[in-house]
This record gives sequence, structure tokens and C-alpha cells, in this order.
Amino acid sequence: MPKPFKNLTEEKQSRIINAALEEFGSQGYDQASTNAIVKQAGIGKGMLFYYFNNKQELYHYLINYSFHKMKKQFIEKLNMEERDFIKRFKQTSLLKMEFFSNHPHMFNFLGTVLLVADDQMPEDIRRRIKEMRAVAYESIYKNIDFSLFRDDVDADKALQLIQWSMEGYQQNLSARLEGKKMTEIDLEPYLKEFDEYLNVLRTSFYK
Amino acid sequence: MPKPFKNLTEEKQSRIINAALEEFGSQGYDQASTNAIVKQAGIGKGMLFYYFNNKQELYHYLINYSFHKMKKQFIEKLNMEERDFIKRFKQTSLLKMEFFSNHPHMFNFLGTVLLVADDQMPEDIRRRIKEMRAVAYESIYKNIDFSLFRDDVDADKALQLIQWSMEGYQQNLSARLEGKKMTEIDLEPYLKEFDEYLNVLRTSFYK
DNA sequence: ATAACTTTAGACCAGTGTGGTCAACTTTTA
DNA sequence: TAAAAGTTGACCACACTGGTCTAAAGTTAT
Repeated sequence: MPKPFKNLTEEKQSRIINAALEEFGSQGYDQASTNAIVKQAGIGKGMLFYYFNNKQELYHYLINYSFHKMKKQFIEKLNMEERDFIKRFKQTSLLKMEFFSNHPHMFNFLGTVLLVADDQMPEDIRRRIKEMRAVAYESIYKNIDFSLFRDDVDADKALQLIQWSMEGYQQNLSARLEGKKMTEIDLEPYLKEFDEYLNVLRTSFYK
Repeated sequence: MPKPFKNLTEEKQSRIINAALEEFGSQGYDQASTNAIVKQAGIGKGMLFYYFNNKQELYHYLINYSFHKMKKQFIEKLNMEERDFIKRFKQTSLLKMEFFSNHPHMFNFLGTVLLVADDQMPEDIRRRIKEMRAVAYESIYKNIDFSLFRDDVDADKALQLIQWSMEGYQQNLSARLEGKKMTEIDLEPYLKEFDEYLNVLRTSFYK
């Protein structure tokens, strides 16, 4: 919709988008301050409402923009042929990490958007959110080979436990890495650690 | 500190305390509104600042009060003799559930307080928070019998995975029960489900 | 050179909500 | 009955909100 915005240099667009993603992501829609956004983006107050008519329009633009990026740089790269749940999970995790590394603010923003279900949103946005949730769900559960799990436990429960435990690990890792810049981290030891945990899970839950 | 407050009927004290716990717990210190608290508590604005001189004093009172309750109704009931990690975890979970059932707002409030580390707080409060964290840590890890774990996986990792997965389960359960009143829930099927998950973990991670 | 147009900044607006105060009133105590 | 304690909510100065608008600067076309 915003015509003048598209004519900006990429650098300026991205400054504004990133400032807005960060503010909405950390404060939520209501608490997010347009003043904070323009300050962070280094533009005058008037410009934001020149490019986007109001706060809500900016928010919806960010959702559509982020979904577009997520589709192209995350979802389309998923290989749903992998039927081993743990391998699939690892693959998804690495893609998520890559995405976070490239777009940390967007990653966080997307997390908050997919979490809340806001009845105030226009129908098309709500539909896209639901669609994204469905894709995320399928990326985890669809086409999994349950015969890999050991026979003396319920495979559905085992799968859930694996998922929960690795989400816990990822939260734990995020906390440990908090504040550090993604670019100046040597990922290798963390990837090794991640694999070790996955191997424990494989040893324990698989045949 | 607040002399007049202690002379109130228990019912009125608890109305105020619960209103404040709920507001601080859901909004955080800064966003919490004293107007919302007095409205929810059904008292005049003046009274809150008569009992407690300011917002911060009220907040600190709530921390001390909640820690006291937590110590008496949770920590002192822990049986640290149980050396089986899964049994110990189950015991802790049931105590937590009981505590939540009796003081839902306080439970939530305590969660937020123990999570954030605020440098603004006075030394004595900071010390008590650290102390609480240490106790919580020990209640999970101290005196655990690692020989119960299977030999072909790293016991520390297995323990972490169990903890993370069960935290995930508890979050999942919370989400499923959200909105429902604790009193009108038949807990029995959930306890059964909880046990089933614990048994899967036992089968998978123990010898 | 100039007129027409687009882009920019930020002072400004009305509105909302904040933590906290205080004079007036009621209730309890002595 | 008088002093003391308890209680209320209108009120205060302040901070900040999303959004507007004027006036200036930059760009383009003639």
C-alpha cells in the first residue's frame, strides 16, 4: 500500500522496518511507541505517518512483510521428506537458527505475532496467521515415521517429550547467549552440544 | 512496616494483597497501575497510600509476604531424602500444584519476581531473591542418585532433558487449563496423564 | 530561473493515564 | 463529646500517547 515508502533506499526502509519490528516485538502492539520507533529509525515523526497512515497500518505491513520473508527463507527450505523425527527436528532448528541470525528482530516479532490471537485484526491477516500456524504444525508432525520409536513406550508421548525437551534446551541456550552478538559467537561448540543432546534422545527413545 | 494495615480484618488484607499480586504479576512493576489495584480491591485510592507509603513499598511488602508463604507452604514440605529424580520431580510438581491451587495470583507473582534481576531493588530484597533461587535449584538437583540412569547416556544430560520435557508438559497443561477455575477441575485424569509421561521417561532414561 | 511537486522535520494537539496528595467526612476510641 | 484513626475520591502536575500540520528543503520540469 505505501507508495512513497517503496521508493526509499533499501537501507532506509530496513532501518525503519527493523526499528518497528524491535519495538513491536519487545513491547507488544499497544505498548509499542511510535515515538520510540522514529527515534530508533532516525527519522522525523511526520515521516512514519506519511509512509504508513497510522500505527495499525504499519503493524499489518510488518506482519505481511515478515510472513513473506519467513516463507521464502524458512518454510520453503524445509525438507518434509525426512521421516525421522529427530533428524527433522534438527533440520528445522538449524533453519530457525539461520533465520534468527539473519533477522533477529523479525524472528522475535514473528514469535509474538504467532502467539497471540487478536480478534481486532482484519480477516485477511487473521487468515494468514492461522495458515502460518498450520504450516508450523505440519513442519513438525507431518509424515513422521513412528516405527522408529521403541515399542515399550507410547510413540506420541515420546515425540511430545522430545519436542518439549528440545524447546527447553533452546530456551536455555537463548538465555545463555543473551546479549551476545550473533556474529561474534563461535557456534561450533553449541552445535556439538546440541547433537549430543539429540543423541541422548535417540538412544533413549528410539529402538 | 505498615502498622494500620496489619490491623485490618484478614479478609480486607487479603483482598488488597490479592488485587496487588494479580496486577503486579500480570503487568510487571512499571506497568502495574495503583488505580487498577484499588479498584479491584474495592478501596479508595487514599487508603493504599495510607497503608503503604508508595508503590515500591507495596511491591516489596508483597515480595516478603509471598516468600514467607512460599517457605512455609512449599519449601518446608519438600522431602529432600527422595533420591530418585523422577519421584522427586513428581513430588515437587504436586506441591507446586497445591500451592498454585491455594494462591494462584501469588504463584504467578513469584514466577515473575524470581525471573527478573532488578538492580534497583534494595540489598535485602535482592539477597532474599537469590536465596530463593538457590533453594529452588537445590530442591531439584541436590542429593540425586545418578546411578539410576542408564549407563549408555550421560546422566547429567538425561536429567536436564527430563526436567525440560516436564516443564514443557506443565506449560502445555497450563495452556490447556487456562481460564478454567482450579476448583471446578477434576484433576484425576490430568494426574494420570502426568504419571504416564513420567513412566515414559522412566522407561527411557532409567536402567 | 521559476514554478510545481515531493520529501522532511518536529512543534504541537487533545486525550489518557500515572503515582501521589489532601481536605472533608465518618467511625472508633477514651 | 472530643480527640484520634480510618476512609474517600476529586484533584494535581507530569509524562507520554497517536496523530496533525506548517513551514522549510530538495527535486524535477519547463
